[in-house]
Amino acid sequence: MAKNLRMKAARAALDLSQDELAKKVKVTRQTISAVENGDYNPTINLCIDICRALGKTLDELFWNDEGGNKK
Amino acid sequence: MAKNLRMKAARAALDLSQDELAKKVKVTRQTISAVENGDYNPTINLCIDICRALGKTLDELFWNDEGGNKK
DNA sequence: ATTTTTTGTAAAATATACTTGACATTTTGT
DNA sequence: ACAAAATGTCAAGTATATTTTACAAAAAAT
Repeated sequence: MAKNLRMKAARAALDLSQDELAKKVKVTRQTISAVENGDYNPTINLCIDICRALGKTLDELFWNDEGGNKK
Repeated sequence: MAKNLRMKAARAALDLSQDELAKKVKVTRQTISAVENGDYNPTINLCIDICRALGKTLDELFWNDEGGNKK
């Protein structure tokens, strides 16, 4: 799976560590790491919580126009 | 949880049954039903597949500005 | 250079998304 | 009114998202 660089960038822009973001979103640091590294397929509610914490929208962080999205 | 009326509407606009959409997205009819009725918290990849099948984006079908989003 | 913080990753356990099969109710077509 | 198609829902099973604990490597700070 592909890394989520937009998310990593948005987090960096707010100067948050993975751990700080994890706490805001009430999830584990490992989960944040896994999402950023594209190691899996998070729940939409988690994505929404991450977006809110980072001041972005779903399209901005999780949508890509280009085809892709293999199983 | 809240029903996803936007999704229901988008599906209706294409004149697709839950079952037809389910097949396009390679998921069960029950799963589509559950998502529309807000009975749970789908995976983002499923949301993306649904969006693609319905010609909409994540923000259009799954994002709401207003607060909300209880656990 | 050496602490301290941040990040990657892994194995085992738990929670929950999703499936399968089945039946009841609602809606649509005739 | 009747039949057919579409939808709601439930229980039991399987797959996988997320947690917990833990350790090693990379980056930042002093």
